[in-house]
Amino acid sequence: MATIKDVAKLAGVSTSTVSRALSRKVRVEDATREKVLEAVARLDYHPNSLARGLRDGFTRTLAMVIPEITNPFFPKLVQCVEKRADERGYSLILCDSGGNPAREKRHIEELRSDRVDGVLFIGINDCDCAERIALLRDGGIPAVLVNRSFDLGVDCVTNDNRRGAREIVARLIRMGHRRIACLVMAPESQHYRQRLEGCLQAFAENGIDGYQQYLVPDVRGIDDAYRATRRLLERRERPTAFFAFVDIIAFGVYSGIYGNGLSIPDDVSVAGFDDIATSQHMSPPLTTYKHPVERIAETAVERLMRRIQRRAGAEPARIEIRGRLIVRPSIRRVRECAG
Amino acid sequence: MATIKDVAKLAGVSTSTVSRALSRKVRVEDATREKVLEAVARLDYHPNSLARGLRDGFTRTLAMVIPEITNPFFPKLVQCVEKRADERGYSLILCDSGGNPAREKRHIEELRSDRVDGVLFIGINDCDCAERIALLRDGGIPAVLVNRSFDLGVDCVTNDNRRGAREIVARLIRMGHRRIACLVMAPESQHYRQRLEGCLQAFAENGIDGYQQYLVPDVRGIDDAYRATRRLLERRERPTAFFAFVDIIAFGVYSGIYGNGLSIPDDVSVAGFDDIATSQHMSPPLTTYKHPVERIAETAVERLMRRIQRRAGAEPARIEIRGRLIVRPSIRRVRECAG
DNA sequence: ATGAAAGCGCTAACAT
DNA sequence: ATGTTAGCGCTTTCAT
Repeated sequence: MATIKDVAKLAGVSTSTVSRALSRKVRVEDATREKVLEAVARLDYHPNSLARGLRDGFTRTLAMVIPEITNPFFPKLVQCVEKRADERGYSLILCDSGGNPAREKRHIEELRSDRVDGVLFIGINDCDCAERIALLRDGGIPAVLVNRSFDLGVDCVTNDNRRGAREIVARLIRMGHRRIACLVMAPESQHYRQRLEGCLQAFAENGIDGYQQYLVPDVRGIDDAYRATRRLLERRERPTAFFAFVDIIAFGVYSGIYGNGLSIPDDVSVAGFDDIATSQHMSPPLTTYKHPVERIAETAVERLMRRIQRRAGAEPARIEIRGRLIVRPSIRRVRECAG
Repeated sequence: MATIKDVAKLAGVSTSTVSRALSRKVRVEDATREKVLEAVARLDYHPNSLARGLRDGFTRTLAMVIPEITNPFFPKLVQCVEKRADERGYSLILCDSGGNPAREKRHIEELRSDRVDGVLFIGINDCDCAERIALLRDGGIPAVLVNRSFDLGVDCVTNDNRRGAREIVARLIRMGHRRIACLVMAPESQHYRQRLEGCLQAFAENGIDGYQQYLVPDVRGIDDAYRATRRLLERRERPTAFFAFVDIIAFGVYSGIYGNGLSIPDDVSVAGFDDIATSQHMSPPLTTYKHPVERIAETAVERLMRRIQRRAGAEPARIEIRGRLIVRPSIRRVRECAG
């Protein structure tokens, strides 16, 4: 591995000149730069970013801490973040907590040694967020909280859960649905609480009541969703529509409906939330509310970079990015007789 | 940020003693270690891994270059690799090529500056592999080729595509299927070529011919699969079974079959390959051949670590890890009349 | 415009 | 067992 000294020697200049010629921030004689560049090429020189980082305090590395890359919601987000980071010359360290809060904590502590310039944090549990962010602050590492919005002294970038859920439910109501089953997931999470609020708002605005009996509060996985769906469909007055609080959960709803010998959307309508990659390829394609991961990634990286460069207003921003309703064939107007 | 000097001063010892007390490789008086540890705690000291890396030549960072994290095959693999790396005290830099060979190349070149200790490489195109691996070798970076097996002077870790495809097709044949549609994906890729070979072997061993007319060679996406399926089902002698060369493609097959008003598995059987997370939750759950990503990840990381530590036999290993058939309700014995 | 030299934080000889 | 010192490769004053 050639070092800057080798380049300097071959080019017949000092190491500082090589450094300057390469950094292009300082004026260097054209002829000198030529010589340096030629030596660089000849020696196949690649600057050592560790040495650079040690010297100037920037590693040009970001870390992203996520609950589980196997949750189909995250791959796109990670991809977009990596792309945005890369565009700015940054590498991305991926810290997958594997759903384990203890590992999440360890990851954060290890990041203090890794000297990353900043961290994009998506926690497993809301209740641990404050501690994790505090840990990063103690380490002097700028952080952005993604997909959650708390008053923790850091920038937050999330989506519009309330509005989205409200739009979904309002749309179903407008199609004549009255018995709408809401599969809520984890009620202790801000995300799902906000989505629930959106649902309730839609019900209230449209004067629908009795929705409580179709509200399942703790649907944590696809199998839960399957069972809940089967159970709901066995009722005398079965729901005519299902709103799964995340698209993944809709898988279980689909199985449950098909398992009961019913069809989508003729017998039952189904909607999800997030618009993960597979949703458009389900049979039938799933109506959902797009979680704007591209813009969330872009915004989060942009905010983080500002913090790293110590500009950005003092007060942390809490940014909410709008998604949009995506109507696909999984929902239809309720049949009169079924009303 | 406290440095080792601060710790040394507070503990009343030299920096080397601090270093030794922390590295636990060298004997240090218990009392001394105590003092050091206390100072570390008091100052909330976290060693600077850049400085360490610059000094001893190991960054304790691996990189993984993958075609696209949004391809549902990769998240589990990435997760497993990250976990194995983490267990060894290594961080993982994720380089997502976004399906773009030019970006893949740039990533690899940038890794030469990042001074990662090793790279797990999964290329977009087989034909670029040799060049990418050569680039890493020039940079003196140990590499392992994952999911592909070429004679490139590096360890390769893959699965058993031939055997898997053969088992799938043999199983379908044993269930009475004769007209089996094989959706081949990209024929220029080793992966799919091997799977194709497995199919042909199964057909040959069982004396089935005429399979060529049900072989679609270039099904690159879910939409392709949908169209191919619709087309095949419109034939007079339509296939009784579909073998999608990757599970993702089975999404398109399912839509195509349902779009034709047929049912799975009563009218048509469907099998995939890989066993991605969603396969078990499709309606009906998909029969497939498990791609052993956990063991591939484990093996690949283990081989890479050996290379990093400069042990491991001189000749590069080409390891093939066996998967296994996973039978789910998407296939059934062909009905007599349909035979 | 270029060179000399210091130093980022750490570890590993080398000395004691 | 512990301290002293050099140096990893780079950038950045400070001179010239």
